[in-house]
Formats: sequence, C-alpha cells, structure tokens
Amino acid sequence: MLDLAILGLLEERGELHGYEIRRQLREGLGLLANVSFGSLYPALARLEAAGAVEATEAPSTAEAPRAAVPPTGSLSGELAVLRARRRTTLRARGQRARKAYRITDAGRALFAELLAGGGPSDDPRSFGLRLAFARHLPAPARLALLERRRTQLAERLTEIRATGSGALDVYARSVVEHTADALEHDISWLDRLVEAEEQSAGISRHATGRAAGRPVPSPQPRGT
Amino acid sequence: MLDLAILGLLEERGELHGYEIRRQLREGLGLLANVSFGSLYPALARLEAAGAVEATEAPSTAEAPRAAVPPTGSLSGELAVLRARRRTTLRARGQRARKAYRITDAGRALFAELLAGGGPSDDPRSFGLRLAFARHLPAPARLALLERRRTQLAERLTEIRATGSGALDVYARSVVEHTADALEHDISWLDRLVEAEEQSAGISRHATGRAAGRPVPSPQPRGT
DNA sequence: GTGTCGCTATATCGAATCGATATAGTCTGG
DNA sequence: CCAGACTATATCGATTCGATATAGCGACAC
Repeated sequence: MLDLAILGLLEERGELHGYEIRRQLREGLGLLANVSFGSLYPALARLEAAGAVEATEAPSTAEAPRAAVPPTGSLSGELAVLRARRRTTLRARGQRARKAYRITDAGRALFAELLAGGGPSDDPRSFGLRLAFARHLPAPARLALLERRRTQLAERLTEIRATGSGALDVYARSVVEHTADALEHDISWLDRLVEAEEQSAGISRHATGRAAGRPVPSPQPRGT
Repeated sequence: MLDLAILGLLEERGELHGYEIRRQLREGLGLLANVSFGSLYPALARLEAAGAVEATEAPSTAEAPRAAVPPTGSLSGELAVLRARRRTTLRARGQRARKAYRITDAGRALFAELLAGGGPSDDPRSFGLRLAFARHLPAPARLALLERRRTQLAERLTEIRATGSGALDVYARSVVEHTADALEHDISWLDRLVEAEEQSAGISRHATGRAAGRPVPSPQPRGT
C-alpha cells in the first residue's frame, strides 16, 4: 500500500527523499496516507531492493547522478561506502545528508500494476490512494476501480443493515448507525464519480442500468 | 485495540471462545472491528498470559450440566452417547473442541483502563470501539472521550482545509474533498452525541462555550 | 458407502505497519 | 555558547493482517 503511494509520488513529482515524501503524503493527500518513518524507510529499502526505485545521493537541486552503488554483497562494505560518501558529499549546502529516490521503468510497471490491481484491499486508505492517482489509469480501469469499490461498500452496508442493531445499547447502536450512514455517504459519492466518468467517456448507451437508478439498500428516513 | 474489544465482549456476554468472539465482533459491531484470526488468537493468548482472561475447557452452552453418563463398558455404546451428547449440546450445527474464555478481575481493571485511556489512538476503529462500550464508562469520562475525539477530528479538518487542494488533479481533489466532508459529518455526529450526554447529565453550566455555538437539529429520541 | 463440500474451530507464519526512540547535522534566538 | 526546533535517516518491538494448515462434523450427491 505504501509502495503505491511512494511510486505515485515519485512518478508525479520526480526525485524525492524520504522526509519529503512523507510531507507530501501528509500535506498533499490530506492525511489519507499518514505514514510513519517506521514504515516509510523500510518501504523505500524494499522498493530499492526490488529495483523499482533507485537512490541518487545528490540533493535534488543538483544533478550529479553518480552511478548507483554496485551491490557488493558485503553489507558492512556497502554501509561503509554510504557513510563515507555521506560525509564527503552532502555537507555541501544547507541541508543534511539525504538520499533522493527516483522511479525506474520497473517501478513504473509496478506502479501501474498496483494501481489497477484487483486485489481485495478492503482498506479505505488503499482505495483513496488509488483514486488519487487515477489520472494515470486508462479510463476503463478507472471505471472498474470505482465499480468494484461501490460493490464492496454496498455489500458491507447490506450486511450491517441486515444484522439490525436492535440488541445493542444506545452507544453501540449509535456507532453502528453512524457507520451505516457514512457508508451510504461514500456510496453516493462513488455514484457521482461513476456518473462523471461515464459522461466524460462518450456514452452511447448510458442506460446500462448502473448509474441510472441503483438505490442504496434502504434510504431509511432517519429520525424516528 | 483488540484487547479492548475482547475484554468488552467477555464482560458483556460472559464466556466465549475465539470463533464466537470474532463473529460477535463482526456481526454485533457492524464490522467496525473486523478482525482476523491471525490477530485474535495471539491476542487471547496475550491476555491469558497477562491474567486478564482465563480459559475454561467447558463449552459455554452447558446451562444444564449433563449428569455424568455411567460408563457402560460398551465401546460403541459410549461412542453413541458421545455423539448424542454432542448433538444435543450443539443443536444442528457441528462443533468442535473449543476453549472458552472468561474475564477476570484483573481483566476488568484492564478493560476500564483501556476504555478511558487517553492514549492518542488516532485510529477511528479504536474510537468506535471505545464508544460502543461507553456504557461501562462513568459519564464524565464518556464526555471527555467524545470531546477528545471531536478535537482531533476538528484539527485534521482545519489542516486539510488549510492545505487547499488547488494543486491537485480532479481525482486527488475529489478524494481530499470527500475526506473533508466525511470529517465534517463525523464531527457533527459527535456534536449530537455530546449534546445528548450533556442533557442526560444534569446540566447546570451548559454554557461551557464548547457546546454553545453549535446548532443541533433535535434531541432525537433513540428508541424504535 | 464414500467422496467432497462447507462450516466450525484453533493455530501459526511472514510481511506490513506503527509508535517510540536513537542519532546527528543545521539553523535561530536568547 | 547553549537550547530548542527542524531536517533527516534509521532501527526496534509490538500489533495486526492475510494466507495457510489442521481437523471434526454434517449434508447431500452419486
């Protein structure tokens, strides 16, 4: 999930270092991806190991794309190299040592895969992230993403409504009902997005029945 | 977080086994706590090790303690008895060996602590869980819980609104705006809850400034 | 009868993530 | 000159998830 966010940011904004990635994730995406360093740095290392991103020692202002360190197989050796390099190179201007990352072709492929990837990923953050990067998705895949999400939420909603909150006390019931409300709200948002998608694509037969009149399980006038 | 859910369930429903806990979490609490076995069983073990719960071998359905069947000496006869017994105990659905857990006094103490516990816990699931069990909380702590949550959400909202979504494309902007909307919705829900709390407590000084300027639809008598 | 399918039930594993913490350089202000 | 705030990378332990293994039992088909 984090991988997607990182790759997307690098794809859109070019070369970034860890701290900056985090800031952009927080500020740009409205905390949707509020990520900690404890997951960010491992994720970067993971992606680098997989060849999806490559590190460039230089602060982003300069160029000097210094060839990537050839993997020596010696961990301590590589660490020593990194340390030495850091001490010499960066002190140059202003900031402190940083490792900027840039996306590779393999990374772009991975990004596309993650973006469309039909994995379950019930996680709302994951969906939000995908949608935020939906610009990089072909139109049909975009639509499919929205539809898939809508289906999932609708299922959850019926499930909740079905179980009925009769047996619960005031507080638990309030939680359940609010959850259902939020779900409804989400679904109608998705419906609006789907509609917009279908409009922007030239639609001949817009009466597919989908966007037309799909009622949310039960409108349920709320307020006794 | 899971600990809280487990302890709460055991406190309210008495003796339960793992599978059943999970079901009640899913069905009762509207998927708010949709938990996997990979976290549930370790959590139970953790709680047991900490002395917060204790395991009882007996299936909880043992309302009527079946009188011990005198051993007949006949193997097939005993097997038949076992089968019959199982069938009567479990009624229509197959059951297997299970370990039922019951909450201890230490567990109750831990529960109270977790429930009120002012840890950050930005997690919406965590808050939902606490609120669902708010009945077990003294009224002032309940109010504090709501207020704390409201403050957090309000902060996030201003943060999002402050950053402004101008630089984003349609999709990212839609995500951010919808997040903000959902946040607003949550906040006004909390406001309604706070108001209800203040009403049900005898309100002498209702003009705390907080609840003052916030208009709220109606008290909404919550009984079907 | 015997597959085998589906449900109940417990359990473990690896990977992802979080929150806390360590380390360290740099900039600002008293 | 020191304190505190900010930038920056990194690691640790704990929690949680998803997948998977296992097993008993019921039910229905063949």
